[in-house]
Amino acid sequence: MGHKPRKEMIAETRAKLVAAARHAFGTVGYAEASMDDFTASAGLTRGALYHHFGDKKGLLQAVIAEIDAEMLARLKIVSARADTLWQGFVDECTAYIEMALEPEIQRIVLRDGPAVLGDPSQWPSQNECIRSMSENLQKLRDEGTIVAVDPEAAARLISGASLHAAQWIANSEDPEATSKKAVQAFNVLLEGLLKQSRRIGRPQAPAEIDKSLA
Amino acid sequence: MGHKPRKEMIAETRAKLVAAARHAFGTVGYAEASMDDFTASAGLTRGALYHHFGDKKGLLQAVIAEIDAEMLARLKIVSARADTLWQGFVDECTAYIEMALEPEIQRIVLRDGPAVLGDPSQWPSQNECIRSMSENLQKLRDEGTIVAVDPEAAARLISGASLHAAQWIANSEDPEATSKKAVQAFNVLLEGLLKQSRRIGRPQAPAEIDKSLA
DNA sequence: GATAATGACATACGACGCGTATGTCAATTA
DNA sequence: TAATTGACATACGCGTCGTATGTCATTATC
Repeated sequence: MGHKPRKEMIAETRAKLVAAARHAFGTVGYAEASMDDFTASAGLTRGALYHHFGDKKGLLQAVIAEIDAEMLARLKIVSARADTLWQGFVDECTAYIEMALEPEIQRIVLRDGPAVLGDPSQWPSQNECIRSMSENLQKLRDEGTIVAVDPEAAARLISGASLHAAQWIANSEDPEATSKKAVQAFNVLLEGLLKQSRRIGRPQAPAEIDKSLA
Repeated sequence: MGHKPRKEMIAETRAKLVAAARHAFGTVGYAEASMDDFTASAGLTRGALYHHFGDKKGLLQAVIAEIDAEMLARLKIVSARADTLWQGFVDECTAYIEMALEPEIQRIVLRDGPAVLGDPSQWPSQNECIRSMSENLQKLRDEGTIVAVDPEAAARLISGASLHAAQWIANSEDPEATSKKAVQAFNVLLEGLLKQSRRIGRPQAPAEIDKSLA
């Protein structure tokens, strides 16, 4: 007993720094988060931070990577348990919007991240979520459910629409009503992807999507 | 002759500050732009800045308001010269993407702005562009071209998709090829808005949209 | 098993940038 | 012409970042 192995101590230090930074970035924002303050809250100093992450931006990258990994895991679960590919895709989009409603994700990933690290489409992590959606769209195209469209392009457009919808919803006066309107409009746009034959007379299921957003 | 009237001098000072800040924000970014530096480049000091704009954020607001006014003016011109409402709407979307390709707009309006001033959907200025799109969608709904959908919701989703598409295009290795893919996918999604009767067998015109993006 | 070397942190220092408080001077107003 | 307003400059203090340096434990070497 007694002391833990070295590797674990180091990993623990890293984790504590990431956790403290994540909390600070998520609440007061990246620019207002004092490195002295949140490293102290983790029982450390900036020395540890610079040793492990190089600088403040490096730490933000680590925080975002952690959040992104969590998002990807959640998306995979959602799409995996759907009955059809199309339903899985729609569910994944819905989950995407739901996640973007969380203040921590909005602040760190959607606002401060792009400002500090540049365009998110260049991040390795964010591309994971996009790639997940792209793969689903590719399969949907292969099975003939949707029209011939570039999967990555569609995925990026849809994720862009989702993210903006989420920010609109989260900051609106009546989030629930806004959510209904956004989801309905979102479904209308997604219908554009479906082939004519499938689209005509096909009952959409906005109610089901809606309840998961409430 | 001789000295200009007082009001003009003051307006000129404000304009010089906004112009200098706009250049600094657009090139090195908001956080890296030193107030001492870019006020000096305008032949002034921070004293003038604090007098007119209160603080650095206030100046960013002024810069964004200026850019947004320009964007709105450009959008109005585009939508006004179209033959049909639907064509005007599509053209406006295209113009939106084109503007979002400009580095200055990407940096100031799309990245630093949200990080410093919060969610853009809360800005008075950004809402002008959205409102312009919303009005067009409202008219399209009234004349029966598109399905029953909340105009503002659709406008926000579409603008979100446009903005992300633009960032994706601007930062891609082959912007031209990426642009083609994005525009094609964008048209597919917009088709979702059209009523079935109009959608079936209706020749789309991606070529025309495409050339304006090249 | 003693010594050297590596690495994980803490401490100390310098520089910069922001905001405010204060000062100055011209232009209006009475 | 005297008083007042307002546009701007100057001066100061404070916080924050990055780096350079120091310390101590762990690991490697013989």
